[in-house]
Amino acid sequence: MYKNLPEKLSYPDLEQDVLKFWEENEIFNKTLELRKDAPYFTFYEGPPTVNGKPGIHHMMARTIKDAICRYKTMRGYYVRRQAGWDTHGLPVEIQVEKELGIKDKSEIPNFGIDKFNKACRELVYRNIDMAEGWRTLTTRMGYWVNLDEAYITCTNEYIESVWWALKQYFDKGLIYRGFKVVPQSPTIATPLSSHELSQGYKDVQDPSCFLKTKLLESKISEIVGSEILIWTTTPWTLLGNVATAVGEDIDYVQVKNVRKTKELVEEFTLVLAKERISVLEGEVEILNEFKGSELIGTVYEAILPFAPIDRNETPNALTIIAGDFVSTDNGSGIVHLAPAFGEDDYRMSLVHNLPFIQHVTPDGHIREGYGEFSGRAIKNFTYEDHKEEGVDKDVVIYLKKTFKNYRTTNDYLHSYPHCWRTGNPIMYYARESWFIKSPEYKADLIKLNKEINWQPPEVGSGRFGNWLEEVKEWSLSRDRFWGSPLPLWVNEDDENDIIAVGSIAELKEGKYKMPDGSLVSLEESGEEIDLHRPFVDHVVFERNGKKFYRVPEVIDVWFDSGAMPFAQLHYPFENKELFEKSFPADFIAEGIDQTRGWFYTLHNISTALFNKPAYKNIVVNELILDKNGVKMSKRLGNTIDPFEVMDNLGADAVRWYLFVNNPPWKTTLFNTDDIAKTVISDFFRSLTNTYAFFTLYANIDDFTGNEDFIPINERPEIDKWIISRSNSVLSQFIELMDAYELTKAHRLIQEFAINELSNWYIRRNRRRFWKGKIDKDKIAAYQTLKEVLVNILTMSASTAPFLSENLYLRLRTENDPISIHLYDLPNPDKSLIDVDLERRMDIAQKIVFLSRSLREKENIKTRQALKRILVPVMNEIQKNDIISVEKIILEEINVKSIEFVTEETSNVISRKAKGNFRSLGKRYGKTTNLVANAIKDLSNEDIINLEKGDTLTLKLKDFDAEITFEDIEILSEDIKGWSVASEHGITVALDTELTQELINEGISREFVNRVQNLRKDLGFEVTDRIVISYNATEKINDALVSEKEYICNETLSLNIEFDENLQEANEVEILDEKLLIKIEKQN
RNA sequence: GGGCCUGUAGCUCAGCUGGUUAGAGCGCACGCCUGAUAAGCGUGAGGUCGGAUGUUCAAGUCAUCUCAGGCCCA
Repeated sequence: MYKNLPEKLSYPDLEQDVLKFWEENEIFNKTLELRKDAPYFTFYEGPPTVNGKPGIHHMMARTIKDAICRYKTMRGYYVRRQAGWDTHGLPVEIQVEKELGIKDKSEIPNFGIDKFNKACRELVYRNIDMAEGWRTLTTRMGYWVNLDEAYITCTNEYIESVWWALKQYFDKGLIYRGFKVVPQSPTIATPLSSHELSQGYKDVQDPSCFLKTKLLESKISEIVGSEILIWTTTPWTLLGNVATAVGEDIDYVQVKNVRKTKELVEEFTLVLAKERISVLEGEVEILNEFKGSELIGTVYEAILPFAPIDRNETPNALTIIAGDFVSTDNGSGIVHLAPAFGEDDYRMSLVHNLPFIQHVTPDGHIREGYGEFSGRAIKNFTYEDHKEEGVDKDVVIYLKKTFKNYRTTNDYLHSYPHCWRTGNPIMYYARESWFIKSPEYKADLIKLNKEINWQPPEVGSGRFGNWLEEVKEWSLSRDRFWGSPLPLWVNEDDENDIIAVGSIAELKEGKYKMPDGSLVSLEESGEEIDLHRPFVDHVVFERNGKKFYRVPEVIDVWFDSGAMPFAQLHYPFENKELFEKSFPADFIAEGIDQTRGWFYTLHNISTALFNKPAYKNIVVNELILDKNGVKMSKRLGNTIDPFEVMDNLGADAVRWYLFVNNPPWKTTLFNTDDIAKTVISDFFRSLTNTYAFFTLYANIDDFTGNEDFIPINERPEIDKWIISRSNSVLSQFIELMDAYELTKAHRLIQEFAINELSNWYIRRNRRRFWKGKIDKDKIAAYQTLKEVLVNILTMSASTAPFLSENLYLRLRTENDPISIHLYDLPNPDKSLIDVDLERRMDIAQKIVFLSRSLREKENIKTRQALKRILVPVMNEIQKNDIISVEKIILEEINVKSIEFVTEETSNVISRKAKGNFRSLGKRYGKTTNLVANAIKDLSNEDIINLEKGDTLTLKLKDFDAEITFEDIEILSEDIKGWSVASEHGITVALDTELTQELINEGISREFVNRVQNLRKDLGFEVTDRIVISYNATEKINDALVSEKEYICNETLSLNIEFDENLQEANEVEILDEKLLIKIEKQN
C-alpha cells in the first residue's frame, strides 16, 4: 500500500517528520559514510560571526551551499563540509562591554583583560548554542554541515595555525610596522570601525579657508615671489603641513588679482588651477599658464612657522609634489598635505619621503612646541562637564596677521562623521600599525584569480579583479583585546629586532613573567596556556641577554577566517594529508558583501602561503530586498524572520523559491506571497498531485512496485516518450548544475514536472490507470510514472530535500536506498533518449494546441466530435511523423481523422513567405529590404518551385536577385474556405461540418456527462452498476439509441431505456433541449 | 567622485554569437473538463523593450550619453 498524503498537507509538519527521520537514521552521516572512498569534492564554510540573529538573507547562501553539496554527494563525491564559527572581533567586544557596563575601551585594562576576554569567550559559546540562532537555522532549513566538528576561531589549535601562517608571512619579510590613518574619536582616543563610523554622519558647517604662501624657488622663474593659493577645510591641520600637491595634467595659471573693498585695494600675484579662477574676488588677469607637472619641485614658504622641518634632511618638504587625487571640483586645485591626518597625505609622504609631523595627541589636542596653540583642542569638543573651543578660528587669525589668509568663510556644508558615543567630530589620525605587504605579490593575486570560476563572472573580473589591481597593504593589527594575538615579540632596546612565534612549542621557549616580576617556564607558571591576551602578554623571550616583549596588538578577524582552509584542520600540526586532499576548495558560496572580506582574505593568504587560489568555483549571491525593492532593516521593520517563514511555508518552499524566482546573483525581491503562489501551488502541488494520482490507482490495483520490470522497448510509445524526456531533462540538469546555473537547472525540473509529466503524460494516460484489470500495459504505465516521478525527486532532492525525501519514502521498495539522499544520480542512459520521438510528440502537441484554438474560435466544444482536420505537409517524413502520433492527436481533440494536404494532392493551399534576413542580409546589404519586399509578394507557385529546389530570379528595379528556398521563411498558409491556424511552421485546418452521426455522438457524450454528474450527486461508487431510464425528444432519443453501447460502457450501465412516463426523474439540458433522466443502482 | 549590477506586459522573470508577428508563469477575462475533483485543461486581452543619440541593410541585443534604483569603495 502506498500511503495517502494527508488531506490537508502541511509542509512544515512534513518537514519536521523528515528531520526526525534523518536524525533517527543518521542519514547525513550515512551519506558521508557511503562516499568515504569516493573522490573528494571540497567545500569551505565561511564562518558566520556568532553575534545577533540570522536573517532571511542567510538562508540564501546556505541554500546554495547545501544544494550543491547534496547534489555533488548524489553525483558520487565525498563532500567534506566542516561548519565554522567566527568568534573574535569588535562586535563581540562591544556586546560584552554593554553587558558589563563598560563605557569605554580605556576602562578594560583596569577591569582586567583576563576577565574581559573570559566574558567574550562565554558570550561566543553561548551564542553558538543559542536557540533561534545559527545552529537552529542550520538544522531547521536542512543545511547539512558538520556542526559537531565545527572549527571555532578562538581555540588554541585554530590560533596556533593562524600563528603559523603569520610566521610564514613574517619570514618572507611581508610584515612590517607603519602608520595607518584611521578615523579616531578624539575625546575617548579610540579608533572607530567603519561600521561605527557610518552610524555617525552629520551635516555640519566647516571653515572654507583659502590661504596663500610665497613661492621661493621654481623651475618657472616668473612665478618666484608670487603666491600659491591653497584651500583647506581643516585649518588645524595646517600646523602639520609638509608639502602641497597639484595634479600633473591639470592646467595652472599665474594671475594678477586686484581686490577692492571699501577700506583698501589689494593686489596679489597668485598661482592656482585655471578651472578654479572663479574662487578669486575682484579683477583677474592671467599672466602665465603651465601644467601641474611644471610646478613640481617648486619650494614655498612654510605656512606656519612651528613644525620642525629640515629641508636638508627631507629635500621634498615644503615643495609642490604631484598627487593623483587632486581634482578641480572645488578649492584651488592645490592641496595641502599633513601626513598624520589623511590617508592620501600619508601615502604621499611615503612615496616622496616627507617628514611626518604629528602635532596632535591621540585625544585631539595640540602638542607642546606649537606656540600659542599648544594644549588647545583641535575642534570644538563637548565633554560631560565642560566644553573646549577648537583652534581653527585662531589659526585663521594667525594667517591674517602674517598676510597669508586670502579669504576664509565658515560656510562649507558637508556630511562629516561624528563619534556615535560622544557626538564629537572624529579626526583622521595616523596610528602605528602592522601591515602585510600585499602589493608585493599583487601580480600573483591577479594571476591566480584568473584560475577561479566565478559565478557570476563579472564579480570576479570586475569588483574583485579591480580590487586586486589596486591592492593595498593589509592593515593587520587592531588595538583591541578579544582576538588572535599578533605573535611578534620585540627587543626592548631595538624595535627593529623582532621574533615571530609560529607555534605553541616555540612559545614555550619563552618565560612567563610572574606577578612578582620573576621569570619562570610556562609549565612552572601554573597558568593554562591560552593563546589570547593577557596570557601571551606575560610571555617574555630572552635572546643574547636582551628581553623581547610581545607587541600589544591583536590581529584583524578577517585574517582568522581567511586562514580557515588550513586552520580548520590545525594544519600543519595535524591532518597534513587531509589538508592536501582538500585544498583548494572545489566550491564556496557567500554573499557579495564578502568580496573584499572573506573572498579576499582567503585569496590573499593562500596566494602568499601556497601560491594557489583557495577555491576553484565560487557562487556569489546578491542581496535580498523586501518585496518593494527596499533593503531590509530593523529600523524600517521590513525584515523577514526565517523561522517564521519556515513555520508557515516550510523550508523547501523558501529554498526552491530562492533559486527559481531569479538567479541568486541578482538582487532578489523577497515576496512571501509569491512563494505560496509560485512554488507551493505550482511545482509542489504538481508533485504531490502526481503522487496522489499514482497511489489512488496503484492501491486499487495492488501495484506494489515489485512487479517484473517491463523493458522500456516493450512499453507503449507514450511511455517511451516520457522516459526519453525524463532522461533528456536529467542530462541537461546535470550539465546546468555542473556549471552552477542554479536557476536554469531548477526551472527545467519544474517545467518538466508540470507541463510534461502532469499536464501531458498523466492527463493523456488517465484511462490506462482506471480501465479494466491489471495487465502488462497497466503495469507499464505504473512503472513508467513511478520511474519518472522518482527521477524528478532525485533531481529536486538537493534543493527541496524534505518533500523529495517524503515522497520518495512513500514510493521506495525494499531494495531501494533508505533515503533519497543516498541515491546515485548517474549520467542518464543515452539509449533511452529518442530525439526523434521527442520531436514527433512536440509536433503532436503543437497540432493539438492549434486545433484547440480553432475550436475556441469556431465555438465548438471538445465534446462535439468532428470529422477531420487538414494538415499541410511538405514531405513524407513530416507526414510519417504525424502519422506516428496520430492516435494521440485524434483522441485529444476529439476528431475522427487527419487528412494530409500536399502540393500534389491539392491546390487549395496558398502560402505567404517572408525573407530570411540572416541569409539575405549578407548578400544584399543595403538592398536587403528591396529583396525582402519582393519575397512578400511571391506567389504560391513561386514558393512551391523554390521548395522543390529551384532558383528564382527576382526582377527588381535596379538589379536582379537570385534566391533559393534558403532565403525565404514560410509565414503562413491558408486553405481556401477553411478555418486555419498556423504557428512554428505547422498549419492546421478544422473541418467544422457536422453529420448526423457526429451530432449523435456529441449528444451521447453530453448524455454520458449528465449521467456521470448524477452518479456523483447521488453518491454512487465509481464501481456501482446502474440502470438508466429517460424521457427525451426524438432528436435526443435517436442519438441515444444509436450510441447505446457506448453510453452503457462509459457509465457502467446494464441497460438504458426510453420511458415516456418517467417519474421522480432529474431534468437536464442538452443542446437547449430538456430531458429527464433517472438512474438506479443495480446489484 | 570611482567601480560593479539592474531597469522588457499589472507582478516575478526568459530573451544565445544583432536578423524583424518580443516569450513564460502568476494575476485578470472567457471557456473546457468532471473516474487526479476544495483537482485538471485551454483560449484571450495586456509590453515597442527607462530615455536620447549613434553604428548597421537590420538593435531589446553593440557604442556613447542620460535618468532611476541597488551594492561596494572613496
